[in-house]
Amino acid sequence: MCYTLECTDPRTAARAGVLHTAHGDIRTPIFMPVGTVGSVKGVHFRELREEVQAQIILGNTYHLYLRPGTEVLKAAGGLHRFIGWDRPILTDSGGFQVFSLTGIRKLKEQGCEFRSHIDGSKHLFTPENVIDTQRAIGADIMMAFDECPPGTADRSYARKSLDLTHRWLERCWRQYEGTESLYGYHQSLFPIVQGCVYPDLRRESAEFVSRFPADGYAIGGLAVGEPTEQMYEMIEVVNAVLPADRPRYLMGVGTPLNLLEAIERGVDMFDCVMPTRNGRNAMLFTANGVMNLRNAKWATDFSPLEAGGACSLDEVTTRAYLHHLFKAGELLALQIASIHNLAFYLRLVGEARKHILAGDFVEWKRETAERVSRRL
RNA sequence: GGGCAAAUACCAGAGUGGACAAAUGGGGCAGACUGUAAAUCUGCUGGCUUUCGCCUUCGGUGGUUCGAAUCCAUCUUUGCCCA
Repeated sequence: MCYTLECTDPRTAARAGVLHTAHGDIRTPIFMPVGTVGSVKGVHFRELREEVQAQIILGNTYHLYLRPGTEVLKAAGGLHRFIGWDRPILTDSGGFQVFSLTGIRKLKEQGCEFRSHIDGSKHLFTPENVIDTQRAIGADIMMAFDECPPGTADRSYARKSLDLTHRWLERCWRQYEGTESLYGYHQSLFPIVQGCVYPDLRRESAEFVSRFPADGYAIGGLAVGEPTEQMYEMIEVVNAVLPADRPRYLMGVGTPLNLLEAIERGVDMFDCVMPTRNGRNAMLFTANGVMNLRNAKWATDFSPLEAGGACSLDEVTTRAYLHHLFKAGELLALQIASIHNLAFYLRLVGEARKHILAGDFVEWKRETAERVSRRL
């Protein structure tokens, strides 16, 4: 895998580039829809390609390991073939589950012991077997196994956690180098920067991970409860250190505004459940702000979902109709909202890219950031 | 014509002398959601008040009682049964 940095905005740290993978090119900045269990909830792959125009999607090691399991994935010839998606796939390592499954997991030096949220059975994730599982999945981009501490972690915990994440990274990397792809194409491994909200820890972590000759680097442990301004500050600190000729992936972020602010600070890749999860909960993102389609005020609004929106559904679906579908509990509501939101996110990063290349990113971003954060 | 049962908030439906402005569902109105244990979760849902509290409610009317959604009488309506 290689990355072509096409352009850096002269007035900000924003960049545009192309990431070349075995399953095709990814034009950055990019947003990656989350498909945890091998499915972007509510969105068929056809729509993901044609309406959303997704260039890469996510899977999750923890979830895919539990179900369908590595044996099925291997027998299928990897996740791409199993699900019928021939564009790139990135898998999260299960590091986020170390954070989100607090209560049914136990953290040790060796790894993390989980209780399955499905049947309560015990499983041990280690840096080594997490790489093995991602080999079985066949992800184009594999993620290192990390601990993602909550945004409220104090300094001494952050220190301890960071050291563990770094030790785990060394083990991940060793396993990565000692194994090969099962399906005959290159897989990358992205290390993850941690360090909570402490600039010196973040800097140290960025320096540490940069020593690994990776195809790209991730920034983790943000948008987990810390103030947004601190998140932006951490991104700046980290991106000042990370190699400029490699893509930077801000994990799990975020709102449309978060994306714009992070792009301005030199982030190239994003993923977030927000467009799909919030979409299923009736929240629609549009160029002019967010709407809660469950609200009574849309009941007789027969205007299109979003005039000039990013997907074909936007013109033919009225707000009143989508409101009705949500009130009626129809599955179609979840599908339309998810497709709309994802298409909006993909267009947002696509526009950012266009304006970075055109040289007017600053002006475009200023105007877009204001409009996108409104509440309709 | 006779007998029996029932009428509770937007709907359904608990409650059968004080802890009842009244359980629980549903519906309605809002809010939350950031590497998905999430088609989930939270709050409100008689009126006034920021809270305390006050006021008006359990088919209608009239009683019993210190006190009634709860007991009595009667009327109205509905359902079932017998003619």
